[in-house]
Amino acid sequence: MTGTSLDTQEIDAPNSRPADEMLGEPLRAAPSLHDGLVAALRDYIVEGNLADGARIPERLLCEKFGISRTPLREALKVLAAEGLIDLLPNRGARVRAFSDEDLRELFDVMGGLEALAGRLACERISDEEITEIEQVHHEMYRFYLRRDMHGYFQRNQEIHRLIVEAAGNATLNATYASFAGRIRRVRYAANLDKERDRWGEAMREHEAILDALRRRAGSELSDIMFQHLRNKRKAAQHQSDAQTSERSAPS
Amino acid sequence: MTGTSLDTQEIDAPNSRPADEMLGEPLRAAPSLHDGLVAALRDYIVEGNLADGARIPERLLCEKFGISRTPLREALKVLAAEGLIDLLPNRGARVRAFSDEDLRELFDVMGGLEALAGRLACERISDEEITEIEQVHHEMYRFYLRRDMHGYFQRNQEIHRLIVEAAGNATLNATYASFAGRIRRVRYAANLDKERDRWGEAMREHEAILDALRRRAGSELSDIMFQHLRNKRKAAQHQSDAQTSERSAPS
DNA sequence: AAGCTAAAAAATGAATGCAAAAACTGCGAA
DNA sequence: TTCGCAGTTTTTGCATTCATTTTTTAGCTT
Repeated sequence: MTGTSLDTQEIDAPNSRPADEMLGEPLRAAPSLHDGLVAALRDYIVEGNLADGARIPERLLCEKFGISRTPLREALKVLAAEGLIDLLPNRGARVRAFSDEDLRELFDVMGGLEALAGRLACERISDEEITEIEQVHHEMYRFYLRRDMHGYFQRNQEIHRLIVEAAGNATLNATYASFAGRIRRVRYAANLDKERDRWGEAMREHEAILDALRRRAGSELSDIMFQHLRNKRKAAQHQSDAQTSERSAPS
Repeated sequence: MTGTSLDTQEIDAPNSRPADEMLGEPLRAAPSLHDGLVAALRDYIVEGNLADGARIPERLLCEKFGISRTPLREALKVLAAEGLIDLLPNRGARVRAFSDEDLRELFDVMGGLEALAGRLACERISDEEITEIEQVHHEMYRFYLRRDMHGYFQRNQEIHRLIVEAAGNATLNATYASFAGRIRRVRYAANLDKERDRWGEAMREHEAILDALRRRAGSELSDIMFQHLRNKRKAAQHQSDAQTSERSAPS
């Protein structure tokens, strides 16, 4: 599977916003430069193509992406700043291995960001947006009844994304996306088939979220969102523990 | 003043943690590489040496820091990822100009992070840590009585920093620091001499913060912290407006 | 003189080259 | 066999170089 080399093509593609300055736009963030490479590399790592503490061979990636070392190194620096990889002086880049403590922290920060999103969303969300979220919620509920994990998770994510968007804060949105990216690598593995008990609980929590949102009870929603993430974390942790003990004691 | 060239010396200096891997440490974030350059550049920009939307001349900075373009460009990429500068394809880097909307967003995100910090702090803070914060609070109060703005602000910042630290979440801490850095450039200018009315209010809010902290009322403290930042934002905004109208109508 | 076009100059993005640092290899000693 | 060590190979970090793109400048037309 050398599909990655194709991605390189796509990198240059979205270069298409030349009229920005005409519009009085104060020329915001780089519309798109070869840092599309950053996105490509990020995906490459997030998708788990590289083992956890694995060394990242510049050479190999250069070939894979068809570029020279200079832009690749720039991308690595950015990814390191994002916390996705570790950069060791004279010793190259490694995929960052998240410890349990790191995950605990990440979940809490995500919880804090979602709590904020909920609070802000209550201040400005429109009835239409709420209706949209409710629809996705009902879709999710159907997947829940069918025990369709994949669909369920997808709607779940969607709801959280919609709430963050409803907050109407681009900075928050970007930050949230960044953290979500960091966790995704883990969540990939932790897509609990077991812990189905959590499902019902999560559904109830989501109903509480919708309720608070409808009432525009910002501070209350903030609490619920944080607790929701806390519970998510506990479930993930529980599952992680289970996996570990499975490995150490394979009957 | 060409003192900046001296900074280049200091950059390489703190390279002194070679025994890390011996200690079973999983080799965390780059202990220190020439990305000290990133820190130097960040400071250089934050301190306001470059005008707001000003173009950042690679050439000039290379000379200033005594390095070639390659490492400088790497640093610029990182700073762009942090949101401190804008990178425009083929058109170089510019100091990012924060719009009022950007500031509004930044303040809210800071508020969200501090709300989270307060919540987490309530879960784990020790009586000793609370005592420490109380002490700084009393110092701050003395500066308040003396109308010593500088001392007051310093303690104020210190208290917020202590609360974030008390949260015991390194990820949160790093994120908070990053955002604080982004705002610092603005706060530099917005060090309101006027708006003294805000002082008393802020003092009262800080007392409420301490009270909630003592009672370990996480959710409540979370609310207070967010509102505290909201009020701060409003004060800053008000002042910014005042300055603007002053400029446009200088009677 | 104002406006437009074209050439020159400068700056950017990326590739290559080179010195220094790490990792690896094979050999010999305990 | 295991450990240590010198020599080789690989990799990293940075400087330099090259091709484009942008910006500036000069000249020409109206």
